Amino acid sequence: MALDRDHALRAAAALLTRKSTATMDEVAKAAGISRATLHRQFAGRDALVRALEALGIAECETALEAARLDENPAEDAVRRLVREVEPAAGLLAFLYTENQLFEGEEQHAGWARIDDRITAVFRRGQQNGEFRIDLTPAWLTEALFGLLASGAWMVQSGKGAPKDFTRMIAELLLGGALRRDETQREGS
Amino acid sequence: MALDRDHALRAAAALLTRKSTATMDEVAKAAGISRATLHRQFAGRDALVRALEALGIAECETALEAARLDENPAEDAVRRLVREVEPAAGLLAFLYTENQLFEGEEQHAGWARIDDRITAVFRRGQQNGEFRIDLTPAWLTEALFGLLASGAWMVQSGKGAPKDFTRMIAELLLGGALRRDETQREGS
DNA sequence: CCCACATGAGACACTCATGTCTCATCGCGG
DNA sequence: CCGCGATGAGACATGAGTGTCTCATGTGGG
Repeated sequence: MALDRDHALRAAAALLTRKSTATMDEVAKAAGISRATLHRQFAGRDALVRALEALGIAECETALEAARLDENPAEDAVRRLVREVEPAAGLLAFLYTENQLFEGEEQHAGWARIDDRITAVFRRGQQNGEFRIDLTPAWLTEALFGLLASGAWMVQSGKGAPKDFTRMIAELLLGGALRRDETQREGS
Repeated sequence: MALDRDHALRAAAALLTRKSTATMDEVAKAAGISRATLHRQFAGRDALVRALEALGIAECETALEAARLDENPAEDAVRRLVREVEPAAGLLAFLYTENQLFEGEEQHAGWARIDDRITAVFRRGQQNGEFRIDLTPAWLTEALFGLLASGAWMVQSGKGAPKDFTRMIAELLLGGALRRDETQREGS
């Protein structure tokens, strides 16, 4: 049963990532179950989205662990983070825009914790002297999520290749568009 | 009448920017007119969104003109572009996510033209030697829109100050998070 | 073999936004 | 002063999505 629930959750994630307005009918069909069963596993659309949010948070935290954010240099930590979080980017993009709708309600505490951990890497990088100090850690964190969403959409619309995903995001976030005269790290 | 329509359009833009799911009732109330009148000006919600799209495209093109994208250096052109497009960022963020929903339908041709012009700047910057060549112009363009949306949301949620908006986006897009040893341009 | 339980299919009521309509009112020009 | 046009208010039908319910089926364990 728990397995069925997880299966339905994954299917919902995959579908809603592509079509954020999909109905419960469509989600059920995508999961290969009936709408009734879907309703037995998730009280309603709202509960489903909440569950997806929890899934997204969990995957984010897994990625945070795998990225070993506390190891130096911070630059490499950020690269690892982008790489590890890539599989969840589509789901995150969905949740990211979904969150724009939660007007009054405060967001899930999990996001705050994730935000804090990512913000901390950027702050450490600044204190290290690795990162410039005129871009706030909060903005860098927000920009990371924005770029993840942009990248996910770009891949989805076929305007970009999935294999470039990680590099494009990490390189832009860290290095920017301007060419660096000093020879920096090349490619992967 | 045309003035009324424009007034309603602006009000709708302002509201939908904040709450993308606002109903026709709410839009009408925000514009200070009745739902009936709103319907007389825009055949339906769809027509309203289309009109907003046209408005967004128009504002984008105005910004493109004001940014004088064809002047060198490309770096400054991009900075001007970010500055000029800033007032429209909220509307663009709305349209950006709205476009994710248009599954089958091809997008407005205006976007393609705007995309082309922005892409061209990045390409020119690469040929100039100003920009690195391992980030595709298409990705840089997409990233610009993504960062604009992130910035707009950040300002809206109060997590960032509006006055930093332009700098944060332009600096990240162009320079990235890494510190540059060589002394570059400072501040504005 | 039989029963319990999960499932699928579908009916049903309800909510909500939309689109259309009518009608009274108001303002402005002839 | 009269009438026209635009507007606001509201009723109404419609459609979509949701949530709840019932019932038949089928499958697996006792």
